Amino acid sequence: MGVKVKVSDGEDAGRVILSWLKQYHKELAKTAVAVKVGEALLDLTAPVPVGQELEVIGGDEPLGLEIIRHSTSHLLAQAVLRLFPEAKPTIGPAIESGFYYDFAMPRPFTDEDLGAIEAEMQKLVKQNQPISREEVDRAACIVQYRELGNPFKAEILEELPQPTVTLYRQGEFFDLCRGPHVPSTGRLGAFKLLSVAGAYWRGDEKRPMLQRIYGTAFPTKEALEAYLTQREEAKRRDHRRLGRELGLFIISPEVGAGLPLWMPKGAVVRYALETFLRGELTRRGYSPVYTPHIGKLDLYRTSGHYPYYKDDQFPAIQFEEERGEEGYLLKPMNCPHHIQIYKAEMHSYRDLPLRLAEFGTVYRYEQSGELGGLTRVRGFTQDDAHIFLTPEQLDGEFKATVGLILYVLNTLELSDFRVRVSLRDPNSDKYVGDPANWELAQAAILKAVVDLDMDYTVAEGEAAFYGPKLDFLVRDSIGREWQLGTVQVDYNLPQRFGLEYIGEDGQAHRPVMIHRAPFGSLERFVGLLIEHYAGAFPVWMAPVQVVVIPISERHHDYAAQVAATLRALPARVEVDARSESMKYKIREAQLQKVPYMLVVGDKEAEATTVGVRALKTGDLGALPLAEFAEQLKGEAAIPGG
RNA sequence: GCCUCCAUAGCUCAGUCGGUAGAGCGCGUCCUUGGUAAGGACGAGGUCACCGGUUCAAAUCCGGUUGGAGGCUCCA
Repeated sequence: MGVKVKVSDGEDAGRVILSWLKQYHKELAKTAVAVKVGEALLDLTAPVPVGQELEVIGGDEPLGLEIIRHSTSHLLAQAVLRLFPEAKPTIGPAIESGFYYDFAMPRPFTDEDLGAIEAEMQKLVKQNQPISREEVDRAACIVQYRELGNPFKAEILEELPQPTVTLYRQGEFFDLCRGPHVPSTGRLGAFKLLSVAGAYWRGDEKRPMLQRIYGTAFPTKEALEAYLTQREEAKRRDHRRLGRELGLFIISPEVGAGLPLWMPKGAVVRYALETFLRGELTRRGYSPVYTPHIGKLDLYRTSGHYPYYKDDQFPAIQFEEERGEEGYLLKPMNCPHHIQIYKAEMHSYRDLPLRLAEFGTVYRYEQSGELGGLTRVRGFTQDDAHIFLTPEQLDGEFKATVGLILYVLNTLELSDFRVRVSLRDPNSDKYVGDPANWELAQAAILKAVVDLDMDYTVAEGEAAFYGPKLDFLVRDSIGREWQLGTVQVDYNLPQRFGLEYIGEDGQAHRPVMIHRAPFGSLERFVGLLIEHYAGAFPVWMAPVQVVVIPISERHHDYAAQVAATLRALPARVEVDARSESMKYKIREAQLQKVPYMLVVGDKEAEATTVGVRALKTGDLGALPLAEFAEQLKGEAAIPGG
């Protein structure tokens, strides 16, 4: 919230806000970037609204920061046009971490260009050019942009409803913009251009590719520096880096892009998560099943996966000629297999809900440019389940499923997530099924989030092709958002596969399905957990829970004895018996994020104690071995187990 | 898939103007046997991602392939 000041009646009429501020609120004038009057945002170059209350927006608050960034994107465009007169500016908004500007260019920008552009921007800052706003006729503006050979701006203008639009002008540069902007280029300066990228006009890969320049800006140099430093630090907890350093997983080009291999230590983390979830599923009445990795093409024609995913899956396995058989498909989803299990038996309403769960591995051929680390892969394992239920049970079961996901996220201390209700885009034809069923399913989800009092956003067009869903999204270390858990309501697949149950009335009825995955994919989930914990997993998930460090060779026997005692708990224990100094071994264990280091020397061997050093708190002194074992047993236990 | 950048030892990276390779870590051997974040010495290890081209000569220049990083509406 900005500071509120009142403009007195009378003599101030006709002045500009900035000069008024300079006279009456000198300090505010220095940091102000715009003002708010009621709901309207005004430039500092606008006339003083006499008799009204002004809220002065500073560069240090979110709205002001956005304005600074937006103005910096204009500055970028001005500099680019000076250096590259052939560039056609298109759009240049402020974004969460800075800003970008897209240009149509005969040739792409290179990293070298960025330096020159940045220097030009600084020059413009020094010149302190005033930024002014003017209203122009929309139709005339369209003509003007067409004459300049810029169809992009013209296209934007054509879609605007109002008869007049606003232009912002600084020196020779002008840009169609709703504003507001800082009053002059001298107010900018703490910025940095970060990268160039191709970007399709309006995100549509069928339209021309533009050249995008990303940058960021802050009100002060200090804030900019702090941001850049923090960005570097975040990179250090990148799961791809930690995955290698901690020996958790690799992606081998020999095996294939997007096909991760779990190394022994990474497998321990995954195994612990699976064990945790299996316990929870048993408690909640799920039935484990196993199904194969492939299925007949026809199965996926019936489900609709095959046509829907045609470009996003590995090619079908075809050998009609040799064997006279129809093709098979690597499964992109587990539901058709689980549906066959349901269909294998006649079900009474008394059997429902039937909850079939499987850690099911699926394969999707993601575009090569989308792949990255564990967060976007081509083969991954879902902690999947399909719940078959009567329509009356939907409400309660949906909420129970959301409850499971919240429990899982809470146990793993993941609190920084957001919830999205993903609905169908009514104008798209990529969805299957009867609109009436969609309405039912969407209503069920919206009722649940309201009943559960959850904060959520609605995203039209994000639904699965067979039904709407509730998604849980988290951010990675560089701020990208990823979908983890999901709960989906589906009236369509039961229909496509002709599923039935016998109701109380003795008649056949159609069940509803819930698809759900609390982790989503084990690969992505572990990837984000690595970043969440910066590699320092809680004891129950840690690949190595304890390293025993004998001080010298004569303590090796006692170290082995300590290890054997702890392994019997059970616990994952290693003895570092290398001929290295104790300091060296401690350093290594710290870097490997091992929760406990047990230093054992003469004193410990004598008294059957261990010198405990904890990863986060350092040296804790000696503890009787039995006592440490008892404590470790508690911390190593699978939650809920 | 498309745009930019990148690929040198297991890992992180030097390598000038084209003249067939270097460091640190890690690994092996030996010395050292230590009290809470790197003890020392020696040694092994590279078809400079792959394929082709230019050149007397290519890690270096050019083209292609594979793989990696960032990005591809957070709307004027």
